[in-house]
Amino acid sequence: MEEKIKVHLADDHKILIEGIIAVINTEENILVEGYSLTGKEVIEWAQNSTADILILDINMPELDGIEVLKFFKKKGIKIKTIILSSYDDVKLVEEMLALGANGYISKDSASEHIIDAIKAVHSGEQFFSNSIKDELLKIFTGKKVDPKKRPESTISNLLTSREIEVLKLIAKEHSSPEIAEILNISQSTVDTYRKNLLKKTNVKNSVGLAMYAVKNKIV
Amino acid sequence: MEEKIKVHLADDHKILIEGIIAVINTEENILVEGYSLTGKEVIEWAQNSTADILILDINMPELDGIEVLKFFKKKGIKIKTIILSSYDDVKLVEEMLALGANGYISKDSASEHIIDAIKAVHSGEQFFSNSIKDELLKIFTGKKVDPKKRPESTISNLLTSREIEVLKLIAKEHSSPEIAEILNISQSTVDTYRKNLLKKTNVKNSVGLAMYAVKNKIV
DNA sequence: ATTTAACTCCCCATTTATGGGGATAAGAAA
DNA sequence: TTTCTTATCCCCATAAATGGGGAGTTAAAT
Repeated sequence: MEEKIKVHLADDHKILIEGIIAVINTEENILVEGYSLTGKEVIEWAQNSTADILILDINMPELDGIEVLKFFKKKGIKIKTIILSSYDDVKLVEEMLALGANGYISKDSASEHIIDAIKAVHSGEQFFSNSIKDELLKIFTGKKVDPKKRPESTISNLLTSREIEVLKLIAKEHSSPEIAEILNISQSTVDTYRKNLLKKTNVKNSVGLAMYAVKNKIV
Repeated sequence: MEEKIKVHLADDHKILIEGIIAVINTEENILVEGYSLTGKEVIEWAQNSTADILILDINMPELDGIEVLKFFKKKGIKIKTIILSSYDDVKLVEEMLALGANGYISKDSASEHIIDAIKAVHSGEQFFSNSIKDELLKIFTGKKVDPKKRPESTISNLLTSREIEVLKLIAKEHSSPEIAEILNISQSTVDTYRKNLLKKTNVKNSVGLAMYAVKNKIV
């Protein structure tokens, strides 16, 4: 009998976590080794992990999945990661892959797909939800593009990652002093980001920034 | 041996559905009779249902939980309903209760709370997440209210028509001086409306007001 | 007839946000 | 190597928003 695949879960909704555990427990060869409810917990856990696979929600308060992946990349931590997302956003998929994610499944998909994804990623493959594949198809059939050189003006192209972080916090009703504290930078810096955001997005004020964030599904 | 409690689930995330099913299946006396992935499906299902309890997500695309409850109320459909929500919003709870919901649990809570909630609601009680209770406590200790005559809090009930006008303009990125000119009133008056809006909607700042306007489809 | 709600306006003070300028260090790109 | 981007910080000043208080008029409701 071979070793079980050890999986770690990260999502801020405990119900979802326990649900996934229940689903995975129906599978002989997979074991949920533990879970994290915040991005910070994931990072702490990752320092000393022996798990094979991390299933990571992108929407978590404060430190979200993107930040977690960035941290992994920066620190050279190599954990096979499957992204668990609420919506099918191709741009997000691209960003995740660039950050080293190995799979991307939508919360809309059936739960057995999680099992499939875990097995696929564990054996070295990549895995994507059908819904994501459809989205990709739409794009690559609609406009035949050369995937090699596709610059375009996506949000993540217009705004830097730090700017997006600040934007998220603005949209969550945080003031500049608060944002400075959360991100551990000075207020001046936050103000600079606000200025840049206003210029780049071409809106009038913080409300405009929040609306921009909503439109572009940043929040 | 008594009858099992029949439960129907409604959430647009299939993984969460299957997770909850897995959790509920550990309980002898409760049976998941079926599930719906959209608001429309819930309404169709409700016309001809024999289930005891509906667990309803508020965040669903197109027809959300609120609309579903409104439909029930209008048509006189009586199904014991437990709201499943991503965040703890007291105003939302009030609205839900006014619309006839019997319980409100947060997705952050542990999964066994679902079982508790189902049992409580089935036996005629109401059920709330601890996190929600805390939120409620905060408010009801601040202002002592008579629960008997607490009129339902819909937006058009909570906010006056003038306040809604101002709110719309705020959400359209207008500043107070601009709003004053548009509405032909003094800036002081606009400021007063801002204060009242902040109090009534219980948000922190203009961004919060804009988000509130989005959520309540005022813009 | 009296209370209540809505709309209007003002004073005060403090905190935030906006808008202009400039600056430095690290790292990537050319 | 030099240039450009990103992220970080600072100065200055003004405009806007927030938070507390009070107060008048009108119209509807009790």
